[in-house]
Amino acid sequence: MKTAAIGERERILWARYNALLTTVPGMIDERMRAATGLSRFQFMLLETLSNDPEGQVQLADVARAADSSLSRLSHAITRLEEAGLVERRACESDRRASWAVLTPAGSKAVADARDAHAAVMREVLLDRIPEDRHDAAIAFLTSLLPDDVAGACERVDGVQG
Amino acid sequence: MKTAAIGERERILWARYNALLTTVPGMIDERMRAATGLSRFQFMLLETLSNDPEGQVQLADVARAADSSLSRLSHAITRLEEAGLVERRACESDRRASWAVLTPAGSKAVADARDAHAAVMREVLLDRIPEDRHDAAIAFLTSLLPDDVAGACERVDGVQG
DNA sequence: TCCCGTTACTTGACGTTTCAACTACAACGG
DNA sequence: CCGTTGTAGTTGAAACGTCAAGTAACGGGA
Repeated sequence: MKTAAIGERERILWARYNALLTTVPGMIDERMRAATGLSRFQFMLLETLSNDPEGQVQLADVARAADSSLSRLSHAITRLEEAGLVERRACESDRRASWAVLTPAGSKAVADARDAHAAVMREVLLDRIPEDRHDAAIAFLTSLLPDDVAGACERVDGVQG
Repeated sequence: MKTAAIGERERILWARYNALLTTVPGMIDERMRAATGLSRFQFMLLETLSNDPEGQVQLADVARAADSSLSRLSHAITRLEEAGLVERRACESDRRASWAVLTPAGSKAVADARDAHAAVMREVLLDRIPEDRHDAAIAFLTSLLPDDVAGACERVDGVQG
């Protein structure tokens, strides 16, 4: 166990990382909510539904896509249902499963939110990194991900860290 | 408003950033809790108290140091009090204020947690970045912070982004 | 066919964070 | 000294996530 003491530079590095992890998610959520009424998580769910060619996705698949527990998803879908943006629909072929489907209001909500979402992406990330460093940034961020997550990412979009 | 469409590379960059922000904080918390029984936030609070030369800090100052709302802090301190790690103490000079002080059990808890905390720091961050890139990483992370936070960080530890 | 392990959820309780009040004190200007 | 404004802190309810438990159905193998 090479337990070298942690130096000043390392302390600062950690402090910056910590600051990033504690402030940025809240900031993104705040901005999204202000502009669209949807949290980052809710937007992700609605996007998953609206991106599907079938227009209906099994809850378990949504959960995997959003890297969320099934329980969390179930609660979240319930709330989106109460908000009138999503409906549950029974699945004939496998009666354990159920589909989630966007309502018309839900479709409109995602469509309306897309621009705001893109603006947030630019504000908090893309505009802060010069374009010629984007590849380096991808590599750096990937190296910080838990190994299994990094692997999953790369499989999904066919890019090596 | 240069609203260039968002390309494939930018989508991937965002996805990685998103993955980082959604998975890493939970992972750190999990590891910390398993090793020490304290969340990252609780550890930060106890550390703030234990680092103070006076040994007692005003709640509002702790809140600022931890970048937390006063309400969140108040609840958190209440729980730490119930756990016997912290005590509130009245402030004579300004009777709106109150101090938080570590109990002996609290001091022991932070002391015991420090090694585990350092190990987590290494595992999730330091060991993943070659030493000669630490400066670059600091600069990169700083560029992603909200401007006011970045400013505050740099003022605190006297390092330019 | 019956059981057994797995998968797909749902639900309720609980802990934490946030939000909106509210109390209390301080500091300042007139 | 009074009113106003700002700061310090508490509190209770609501929102959200997690955890543990439960239900129901699928998919084998004996």
